[in-house]
Amino acid sequence: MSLYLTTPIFYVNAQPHLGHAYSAIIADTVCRYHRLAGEEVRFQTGSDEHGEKIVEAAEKAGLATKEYVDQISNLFREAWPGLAIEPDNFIRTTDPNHIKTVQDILQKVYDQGDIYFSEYSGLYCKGCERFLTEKELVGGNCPDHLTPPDAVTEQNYFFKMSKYQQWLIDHIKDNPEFITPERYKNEVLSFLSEPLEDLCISRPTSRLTWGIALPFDDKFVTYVWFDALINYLTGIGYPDDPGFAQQWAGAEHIIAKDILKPHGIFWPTMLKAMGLPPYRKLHVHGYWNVNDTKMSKSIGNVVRPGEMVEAYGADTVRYFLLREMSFGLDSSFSNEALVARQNSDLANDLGNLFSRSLTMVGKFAADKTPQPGSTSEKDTELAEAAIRMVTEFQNQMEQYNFHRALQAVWEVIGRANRYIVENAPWELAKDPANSEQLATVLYHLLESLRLVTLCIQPVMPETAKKMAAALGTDYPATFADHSQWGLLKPGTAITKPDSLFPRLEKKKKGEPAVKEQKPAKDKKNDKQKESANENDGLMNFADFQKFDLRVAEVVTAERIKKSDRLLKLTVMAPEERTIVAGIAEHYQPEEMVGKQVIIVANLKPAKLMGVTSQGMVLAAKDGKTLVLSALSDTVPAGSKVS
RNA sequence: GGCGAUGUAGCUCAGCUGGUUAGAGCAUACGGCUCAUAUCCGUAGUGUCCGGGGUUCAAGUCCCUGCAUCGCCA
Repeated sequence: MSLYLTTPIFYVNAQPHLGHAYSAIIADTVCRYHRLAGEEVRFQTGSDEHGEKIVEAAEKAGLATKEYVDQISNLFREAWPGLAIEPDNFIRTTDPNHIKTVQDILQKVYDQGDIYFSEYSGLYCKGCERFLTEKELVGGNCPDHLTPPDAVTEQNYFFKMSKYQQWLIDHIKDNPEFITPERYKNEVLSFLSEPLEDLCISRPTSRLTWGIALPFDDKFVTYVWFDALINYLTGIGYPDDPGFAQQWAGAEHIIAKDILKPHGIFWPTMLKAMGLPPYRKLHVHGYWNVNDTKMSKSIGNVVRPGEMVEAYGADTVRYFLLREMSFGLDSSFSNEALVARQNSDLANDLGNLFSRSLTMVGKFAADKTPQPGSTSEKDTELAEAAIRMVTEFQNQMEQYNFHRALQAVWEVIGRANRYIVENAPWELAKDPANSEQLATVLYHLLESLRLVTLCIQPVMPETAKKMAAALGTDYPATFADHSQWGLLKPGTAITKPDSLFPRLEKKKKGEPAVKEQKPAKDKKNDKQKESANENDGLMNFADFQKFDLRVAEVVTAERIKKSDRLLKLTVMAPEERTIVAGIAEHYQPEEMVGKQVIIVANLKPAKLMGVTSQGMVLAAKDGKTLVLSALSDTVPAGSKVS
């Protein structure tokens, strides 16, 4: 079995971001995994460089189009090594051989009658680079770009996509794993349940010249998707390379959900028309949000791969992205979440386990892999768990369940930590009579770590390298050669390296490692992180801004049982909140309803008498008198107070 | 509007074809150890399994319905 795995070729109208990096990291990890499994693997990525939007972006940047695409393409190419992403080929759609292949294919499909010339009139949106239907419009505008489309009548070339619709439906149904995860297969099938329109595959040169000329009509260039998808073929030498057919048989694509339609529908029908078999599988992943907000340039919260690498290093980023997202679903990125993973999973669990194990080998076994003796039940348990881990890891990786695969590894890491406490090697070391048992325990730890190294290798290649070197064993090359128990040779020198992963301090004064530019509306929260360092009793304005004071309207109020001081209030501010207020001695529940009060809305929720309070009501107190804050007039619930 | 998905502990999620007291990690509290990166181990929890009906001896798990969120399509 061989695998030919691709990322999308990235559109060079913008710089690389987290989403691109995720696609590429998955592809790289899967490739490394399959190499470990002993398969032949080819990994391709690249850049997509034609189309109207590129021309616009170049103009905006004040560069010649070619110059512009060269630059951005390079940004992509250069982003990957830092993340330990090592493609075998980086293809560009402006490569001469790609252009030639696209033209050959067009000619062939044209000659066989699957491309025809026709007139089309419709509403064209430049931003979308496509025609919109009447129903799509919102108030006469494109729903995405909010600009009115142009009424255009054009003659164009069309690809007879509809001709292959039924074939595609059958193929998807006959091959349940063709598009995964299932939700995306269903999406494609649901789209195919309606009649397909033929695909317009040309753009008149009067409008666009930055594209591949149609070989049979030089007044047109090729529509960017028809051009771009073919990269998957040109990248492995279609049509002349003798190895092509064999490589293509193992073709699998990784994409993000936004380009499902071109890959799930255009591409298989195109391949069919060319007389080629469809790709083997399409793996569709979700989006990374940033702090639960959609990542977008206009919001300004785009996460750049380069910054992440600089802040955390390739292995941590790779681990985080694979561990945190379940493949196919959306997930949220935040520096807090990443630091939490780094500290708990990488530093405390794996890093510390590795460190304490090697230190003990140093202290109690003179830095050499000890010779194990007879084993107890506990020893066998650990060994069996480690062996099982390797199988489980493989099962989950095969299904693109990266987070579960890693979970399986961390289960063994946890078990090993427990094993240490249960056996207390430092106690065994006190009595020479226990030396055999001590050696056995240490050996079992080292072996477990070796198997952990094997599994994490595809995900964290740099860490695996360090660990293998420290254990005095080979960098794992295949599962077949490394997944048995007991491969470490007694007597081998062990060399403890520096910490694998440092603990990261969240509350350090320095800037957060990767700057998160939050949407403007969230600025207030952002500033919470700045600490009021100098304590001169005065706060600056920025500190004051941390308070989210709002007007809240009380909707319901009731006494909290067993407390004579607390009232449980439901307020609108403007969303519904529960607030527990210590005012029961001064106000009756009935008289609270309908009152407007001022609350602190961003107080950490706290449980009072079993009720979670999401805020605090402001009141003035003088001795035994307590008076609620109030406004001199009525305002809408939720109004800001400042 | 049509189709589909999702809604489980403070947070992120597991819970396959219905079957014993609903789980894991993180966070929290308390206790223990000292080999270790102030790490690790143990203990303690809290859940109207979105709401409402129904099928069943038995439902988080099946059916109907409502609500919320999201996706695709129109």
